[in-house]
Amino acid sequence: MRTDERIAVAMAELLRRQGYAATGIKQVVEASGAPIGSLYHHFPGGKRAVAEAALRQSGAAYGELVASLLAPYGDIAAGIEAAFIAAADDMEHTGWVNMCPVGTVAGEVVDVEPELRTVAAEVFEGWIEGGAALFRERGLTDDDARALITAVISALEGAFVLSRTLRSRDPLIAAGRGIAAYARELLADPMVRSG
Amino acid sequence: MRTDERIAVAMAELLRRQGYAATGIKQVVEASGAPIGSLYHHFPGGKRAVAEAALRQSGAAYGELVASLLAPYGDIAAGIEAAFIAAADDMEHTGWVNMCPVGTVAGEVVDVEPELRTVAAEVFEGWIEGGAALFRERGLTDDDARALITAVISALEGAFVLSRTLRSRDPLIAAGRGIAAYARELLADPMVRSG
DNA sequence: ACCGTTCTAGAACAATCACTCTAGAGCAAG
DNA sequence: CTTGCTCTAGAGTGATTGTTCTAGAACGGT
Repeated sequence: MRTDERIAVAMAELLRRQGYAATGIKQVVEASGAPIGSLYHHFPGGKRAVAEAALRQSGAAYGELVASLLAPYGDIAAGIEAAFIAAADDMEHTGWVNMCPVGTVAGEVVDVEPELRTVAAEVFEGWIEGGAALFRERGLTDDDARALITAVISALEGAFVLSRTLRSRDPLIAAGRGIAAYARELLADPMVRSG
Repeated sequence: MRTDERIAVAMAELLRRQGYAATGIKQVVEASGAPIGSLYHHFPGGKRAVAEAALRQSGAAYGELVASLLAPYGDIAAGIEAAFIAAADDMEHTGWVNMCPVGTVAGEVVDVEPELRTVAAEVFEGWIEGGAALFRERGLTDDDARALITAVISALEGAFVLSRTLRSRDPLIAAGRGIAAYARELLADPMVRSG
């Protein structure tokens, strides 16, 4: 792995554990093994540039992960519920470390670091595009597909926070069941629902 | 308002905008008008103690707010959807400031400030107890009521993050519709659903 | 008037922050 | 070997952090 990649990976790991503001550049160089000089050589933009790279990198990785969890299921609802259960298993086994650095960082930097908000928004939009395409293939209209994947991501990010804080699988399980019900309703009868 | 309350309110306002680590004690004294000496007199535990008070205070306030949004509706699903729409309205009108400091802080302090995680967990559990009682009154079993309110809070917290980051009402609207569908499913036929 | 407690007030402190700077190692090209 | 460029290496810098400290103002009880 290249030095700049090692730095970005170390930053992503720290971001998902403790967020952006609490993560020191000294921690990043210690975790990555790279000296400070190398970090500022590869990332002249400093801490914010490293965080940007970390968000984009893990954003792409998680997009593929979620897609690979959903893809095997012919039934959208079953796929969604299984993905949330898989997330709950993973969090429990890793000692309740948040899976997603993007959500953690997005929550705290919106008003302080405008560039990072933009990057997080791009990552979220990428996930929505990818997920909507997947759901359209399963027969949903474009509007329904976008609404469903947006609800999936929202519920997933929120349930991450609750499950980690409560140290319990319950929020992820409940959120998964909830959005699975939404998927069933969208597939069953697109006309009856409200909105 | 007492001095310690003014300090806690100022802290809560800063927490929901920029999180715990990025909020300096100097910012709190400036925003509250209280001098540093007074802050440390009322909160010998320092920054963490101020954050604890802020989380408990706004936790109680938001618990009542959500309950007051849900209560007027005889139909649970309609109440949930209306609450998410109200949240979207509020966020848009306030310039996409996060409504909830608890979610923002919970995401970043879990591994760094154990005491704050505990406080956030107590707040979440309080919300779940209150919401579950409300849903039981509407005819849900205890298990279903707890699952539903847990899904509501998870989706709400996650949609806050997405809506704020994307500067769009869509995530809150989609999440509200999604969980409303879950409520309809629980009420319609408790036996058919998976899980 | 006096005392004790509570609270205000902000200067001062050590520690830590992101970052800069200079020096040199490594390597490919001529 | 020399040159030029990329990257490593970490000591050093000024600003900022959360916190402590001393001094005095405000106030109720006697």
